[in-house]
Amino acid sequence: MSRSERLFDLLQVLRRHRRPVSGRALAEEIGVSLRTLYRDIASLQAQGATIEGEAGVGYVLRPGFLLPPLMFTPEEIEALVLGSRWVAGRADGRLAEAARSALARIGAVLPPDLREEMEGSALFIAPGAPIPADAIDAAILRKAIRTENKLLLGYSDANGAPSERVVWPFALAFFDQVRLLISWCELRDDFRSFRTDRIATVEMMETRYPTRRADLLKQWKQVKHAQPAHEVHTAE
Amino acid sequence: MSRSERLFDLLQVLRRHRRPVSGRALAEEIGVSLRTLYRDIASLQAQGATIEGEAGVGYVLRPGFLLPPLMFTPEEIEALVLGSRWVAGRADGRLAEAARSALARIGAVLPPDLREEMEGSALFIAPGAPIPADAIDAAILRKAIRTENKLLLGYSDANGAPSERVVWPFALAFFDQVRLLISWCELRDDFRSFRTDRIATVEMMETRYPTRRADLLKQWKQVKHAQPAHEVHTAE
DNA sequence: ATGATGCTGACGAAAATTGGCAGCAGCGTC
DNA sequence: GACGCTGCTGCCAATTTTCGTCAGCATCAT
Repeated sequence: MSRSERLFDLLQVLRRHRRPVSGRALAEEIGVSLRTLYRDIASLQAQGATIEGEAGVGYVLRPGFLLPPLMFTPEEIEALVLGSRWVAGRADGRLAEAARSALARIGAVLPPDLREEMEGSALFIAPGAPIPADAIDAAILRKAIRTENKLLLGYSDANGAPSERVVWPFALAFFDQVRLLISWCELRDDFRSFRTDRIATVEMMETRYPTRRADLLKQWKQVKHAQPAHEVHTAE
Repeated sequence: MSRSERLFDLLQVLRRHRRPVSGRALAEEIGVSLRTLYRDIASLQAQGATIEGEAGVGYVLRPGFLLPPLMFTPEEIEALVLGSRWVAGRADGRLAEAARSALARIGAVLPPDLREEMEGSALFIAPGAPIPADAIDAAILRKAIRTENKLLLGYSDANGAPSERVVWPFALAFFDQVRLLISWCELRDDFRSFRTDRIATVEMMETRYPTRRADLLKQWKQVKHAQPAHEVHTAE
């Protein structure tokens, strides 16, 4: 039996036992050495499984690794499909793919009638005016926001003047035609927004910024409150 | 990436595409040689996956594979939240509510870390130019599409000329500012699109229309093929 | 017919896997 | 505190698997 099959098996065995099981017992059940079992557990954990091991006790698989069956109303399905189609059509490649992927995961745990609803959904996003393509990989921006890391941006403002700056990114705003990375800018010592299609280069720095993402967002909203919301202001 | 992780990935990629995908495309997407991909497919099949491969066509994953999908990735959560936010902001009230409610259902089965991801998501839909409000309840339109019922519309065209007509609705297209109900129009004996904000009255009729929704859509696409896609054409 | 695609075999180089050992650390019980 | 059980990690050499390439054949759509 190959290692990958064994991992599937191990997952099943863990799901079967609700009580903690010792590594030794698992190793014997699967027919592998204890050392290897520890490595297998580590592999599954690396893939996102929440397997908890306590010394003197054993292993337990906490729920949350596998997606349980879900139930939705037809209208909720329509909403999910439509939203995902918007993302698939208007966001960067990685996120678009993630939208399709999430939908597929949901579809896999749906009862057949709802899955049919999902596949035959008649709500479509019309292809709008072409969206300016990003020169950089927007996935990096999103990741930096998630992890609250600083970014080093190479940016061209509306006049085409280039600049290089360190920013603290905390939000990404999707307009109809444009996406804005909203950040604290160390160069200006103030909040600044950057059109993603004007970002020439981006590098995620190792240092994290000192303020909480949520706090930055709150402060930014207070500052922005007086300004009209639907106009696009970008950095200079 | 280890082989076992790759197999999980491959499964998910297959779930995402519902159309047949060529082995070459899959191999490139996963970053592996074609030969290895064939071996991976064989591995999954050996573990019970019902992956069908036809020469000249590609691969399709039949639903019902015993292995349930894994939990969402953070990126997938971001995509779902962003999509639902778009629907919540741009669709009619009922659908907007359905989007929020679907998200809540998903949140309920999420492990704590992902739920946090969902709640703190930093991807926002910017409030665009105001969208013309509908005079009628768009939920009726969607319901008629789902059940393939005829609709009696009171409509005003671009010049404000009123008309009353029976239509067979089969799709709803969301443009940035406008929503179009796409139908077969009995009055014109042809396909017609109606801006939802120009529909003055709507009544769902008891009779269902004689053609399948999916067939109408297919025919409409063929007819529309020659025309520019991102312009809004509405009924006269 | 032709091209696209699925599928299999062989082979050598590269990489991963495996088990054994040794040691450390946390947990519960005595 | 002592002890046993257990989780967990590092190391290493032998073994196994994996991988890409090449080559060839079969099947399906056009």
